[in-house]
Amino acid sequence: MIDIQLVRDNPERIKQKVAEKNMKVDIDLLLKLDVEWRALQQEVDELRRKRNELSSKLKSGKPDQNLIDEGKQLKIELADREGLLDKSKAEFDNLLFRVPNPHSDDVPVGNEDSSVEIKRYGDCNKTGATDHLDFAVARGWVDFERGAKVAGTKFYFLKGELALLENALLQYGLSVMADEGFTFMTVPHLVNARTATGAGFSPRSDKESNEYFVEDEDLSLIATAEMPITGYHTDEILDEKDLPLLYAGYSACYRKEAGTYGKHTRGLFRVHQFNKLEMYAFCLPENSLELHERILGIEEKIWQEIDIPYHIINIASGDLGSPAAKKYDIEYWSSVDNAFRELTSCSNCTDFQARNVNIRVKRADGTLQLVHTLNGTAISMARALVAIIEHYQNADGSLNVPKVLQKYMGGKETI
RNA sequence: GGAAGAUUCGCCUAGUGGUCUAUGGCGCCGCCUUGGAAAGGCGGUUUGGGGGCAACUCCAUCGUGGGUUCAAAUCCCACAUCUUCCGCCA
Repeated sequence: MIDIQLVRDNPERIKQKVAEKNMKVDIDLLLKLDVEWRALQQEVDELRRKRNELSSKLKSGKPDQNLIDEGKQLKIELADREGLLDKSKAEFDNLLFRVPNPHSDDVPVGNEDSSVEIKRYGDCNKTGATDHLDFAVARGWVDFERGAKVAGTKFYFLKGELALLENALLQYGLSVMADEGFTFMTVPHLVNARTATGAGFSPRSDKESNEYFVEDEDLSLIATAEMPITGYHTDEILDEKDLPLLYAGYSACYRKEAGTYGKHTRGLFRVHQFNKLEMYAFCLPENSLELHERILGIEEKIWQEIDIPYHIINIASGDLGSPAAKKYDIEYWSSVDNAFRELTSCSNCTDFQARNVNIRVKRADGTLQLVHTLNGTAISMARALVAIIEHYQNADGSLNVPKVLQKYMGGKETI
């Protein structure tokens, strides 16, 4: 969540930022509730002070019936005020939680089409490739029909060499992560509500949610390893000398993707379950801007080494999502769609997630500060396979193996 | 899923209704001592919120949430987590 102090100090700026993010939160109501709950808090504190005073009078000597009666009266009054306070504070908290992280000033303002291209790599004009699904089905590499039989639409089996190629991508990704100083981790695929909402994902009550929830349990299936890793250091005070903490989490990602039919949904591009190697960083506040660029640089290195043409876009405010202050996407050039398609995404969430899950760092001067958190896709397997099939296919139905993956495919140059 | 035990201020730990504004140790910080250090001595050291320029002060915080009571770390209830054992099982 956002620091309420920012809202108190400059409500007009926050209103504008919320509007620019295409979100609706009643900031005036938030400020009204802020005043209200704090006034109630003061009343409650004062009543509690009286109670403490009274009970210390009763500590010694024999019980005084007058004081006991006074205490009983105080207790009734306190219960009444505490009830009002709880209600007011809960209302305030709910509203505060809905305020998004204000985007950085260098984020383009507007909707999706206002996102700004900041770089291109490779040949982004190529056309005429065979669709990845047709190509892969012809080779018996992917089976959506049987996926539907065992789970439902948009579930699939990967088979044979394509499944092995996914494994090769993971091995390659892990070697890059190791070179870059990231600690590899596997993660729980289910997280509790505090962790899910802490990372900025929908609460259970949200019917539009992209997450799957487990019935009768306080658990949701993760949509990304970002969720469990956000919660990894919950309620901890980190040591300044240990930062930045760099983690690479590998997990399956589960997404409902309801209502997205028709938007590049063919084949492996948008599915209910896929595997992803995700980078995640906890760092000092003053270092997050630089680290964001570094994470983007690692993503670029991966796609340059695999050699897929792409461009980088600075995502516009209206398409940012709640927790991100700034986000870069890498979109590869689809030689089937003749358009750019999202491949990776990296966000600077500043202190927004850290405030939710209470992760702080003890600074050299002894003060405590919230850390900043960042996340970025290293390799999202299903989409990576789509891009590789589009760019490495041969007319005879065979597929060249990208050079950096060959050593993880038993040295094969073609499959 | 069942049983027993546990959960206290970074870590370990004392604490069975008012003397807890929570004990002691370790660690950490400051000072004394020293040529310098170690040892030793003295003092400080949970976190969050409110008020105040400040000194300071008020409230909360002993896993979480309820309850009993004038008063709860302490008594009662529920839940969570951990440990051990049983069951099941890759």
